[in-house]
Amino acid sequence: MADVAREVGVTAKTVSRVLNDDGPVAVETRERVMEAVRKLGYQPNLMARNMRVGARDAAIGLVIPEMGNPFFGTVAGGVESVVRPRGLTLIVGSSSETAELERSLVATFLARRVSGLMIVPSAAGDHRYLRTERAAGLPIVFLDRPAVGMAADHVVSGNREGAREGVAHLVAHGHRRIGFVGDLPAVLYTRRERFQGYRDALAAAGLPFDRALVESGHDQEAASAAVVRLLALPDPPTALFAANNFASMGAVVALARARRRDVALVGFDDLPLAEVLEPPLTVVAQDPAAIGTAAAELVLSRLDGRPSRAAHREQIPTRLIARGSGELPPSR
Amino acid sequence: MADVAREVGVTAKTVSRVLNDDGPVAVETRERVMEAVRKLGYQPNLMARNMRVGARDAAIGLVIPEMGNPFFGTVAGGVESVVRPRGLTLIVGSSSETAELERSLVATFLARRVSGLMIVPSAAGDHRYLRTERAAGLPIVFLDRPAVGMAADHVVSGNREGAREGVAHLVAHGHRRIGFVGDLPAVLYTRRERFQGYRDALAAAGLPFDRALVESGHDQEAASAAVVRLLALPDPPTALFAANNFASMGAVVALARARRRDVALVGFDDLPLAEVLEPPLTVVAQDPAAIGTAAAELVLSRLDGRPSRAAHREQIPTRLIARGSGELPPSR
DNA sequence: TTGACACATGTCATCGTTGACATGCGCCGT
DNA sequence: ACGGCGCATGTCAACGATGACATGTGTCAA
Repeated sequence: MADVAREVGVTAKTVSRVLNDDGPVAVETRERVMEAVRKLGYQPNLMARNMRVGARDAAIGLVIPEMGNPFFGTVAGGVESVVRPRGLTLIVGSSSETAELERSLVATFLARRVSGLMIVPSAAGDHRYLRTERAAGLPIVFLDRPAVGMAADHVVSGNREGAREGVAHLVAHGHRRIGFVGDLPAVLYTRRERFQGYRDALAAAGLPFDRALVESGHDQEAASAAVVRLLALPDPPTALFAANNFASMGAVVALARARRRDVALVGFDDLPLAEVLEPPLTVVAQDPAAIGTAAAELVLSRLDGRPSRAAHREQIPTRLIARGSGELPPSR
Repeated sequence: MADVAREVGVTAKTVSRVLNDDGPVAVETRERVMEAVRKLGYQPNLMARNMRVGARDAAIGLVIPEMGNPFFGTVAGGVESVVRPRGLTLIVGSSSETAELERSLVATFLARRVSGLMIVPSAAGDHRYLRTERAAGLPIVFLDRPAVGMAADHVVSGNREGAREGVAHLVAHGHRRIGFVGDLPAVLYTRRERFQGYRDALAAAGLPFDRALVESGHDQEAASAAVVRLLALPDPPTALFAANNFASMGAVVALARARRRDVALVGFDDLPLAEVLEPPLTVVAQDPAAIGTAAAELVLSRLDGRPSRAAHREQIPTRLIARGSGELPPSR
């Protein structure tokens, strides 16, 4: 900036005035400044500016478990579509689903003085350490899963309701033994909720819950293996509910390999080529982009000063898409 | 920081020394400072620090066309896996494949004084405006496609070679009329290269090039429609080469809807459920994570001062994965 | 003619942090 | 006993920008 000022023969302050449309500047001076700016390729230093005006960094920190997973990618896209038009930059990091990485990412973001924090919390974490920041007015919103140990804004899918609807759909088509394939049980919020929805649907239909019909696996291969185990049971399920996209893919693969076209399947979360599978896959679709946009809007509204002590919870509804695999009748 | 200093009864400088392990500090003082830091929940202000030390922001700016596309999501994941261990933060923005957004994103990143710039360039852009920055020593690497109007480092897939291999595979299985379904022709680098590879393979086999067998569409639906047009030709192709993931999905869907299991298909870029499609999809797989990591490592090596005037080009090889759809014999 | 006022620009201090250099004190060797 | 050295800490300025306030000039009404 000093260079530009020297070039034009004015003070840095005047250049600043021109660039910020702040205070009166002679038309001719303005033009000469603009020209010098172009000539020297000057770009104001955002870091310095932010520091001076005491503002937080015009950025939003987003923590997701993995970038490669299209679900979270789409969530991130939703976030970006909302924050960018507001002039905010998106800073992203992936936690690999570990509490340590998540925490270190958050620390980095806080040190950068981001204007808002959006977190897809890792299973094992505890977010009490963020209380101070939240109390200090920093907008913090959790996505896909609520915070642990702290009441905070969060945006989640209608996991329990969606799972209930999906399983009820299978029940409505005559199934009485329905297998559940989900992520590892432990602590994952979405898995818990969807499992509850599964039990809700069974209970509503007066069907018994059979622990033997519940299998787990974290990735696609593990889910496949889980399905193989279920099908090998003495009294195997006639239908399966896959509680997430990897479980769905694993189930689809396992059934295809076993050439079992008679087992009904409903997956949680939609897949790209669902309609051309054999049979076409029935799913309970989430709306990841909507989760992102809703969460981002929540952050913005907090930024615009709607502090509100109370934690706001937003639930994005799911949508059952019947395509064939969920409408198969029981094979026995 | 001043607060911490006051709490302990020392100067800010001493606190700074403790936190940066810089210069000698009495053990006792160090401990008292650390305790005050904990007590007050103090976090050093990175913006101020960076400004003072005149360093660039410890961040890498990444521009991708869309976050929702798993290809670019995986690329971003690859980038992050390399830059994070180096203490660099990843700043991401999506250009929606438009030159304007791309440029405005780059401007934002430059104003933030990022340490490096990684760009998946939009089709219509011209990157001459980045010459100054590059000359000034800012590491700039282009991913998936080279820069336009400027020689710069870039990491791309072996598009032409991969496409040639894929099409040659179809030729080897007896096909003589092979349709090409790609993105809109215009200017997109990857489309051009893959198209060249297609022509290379035809030429190598002594097959004629027939313009009627080339169709385009930007998204999945358009690609589907393109395939429908190809199949409706008086002398239709017996095999198809789909030049990107959307084209592949569109082709798969179109063939499935038309119940045409006799048309051979090779897609460029792998798809999640490729193996369970009917028939299983043969693809020329790219390695998006490798593109990301290679590009990130290039940036880091430039950061470590391997300036080198010359632009470095890195090509990530593709891999043909035969699964069935590409090995179908011609139906006539 | 004078003073009030609008306008164009300048001066200075400051944001939070850290480099460069200064200070004060105790200890050691000669 | 004294110079010199090392340690612990302090002082000051500066990074690049802008807010608060000051200055200087021209215009116009009284």
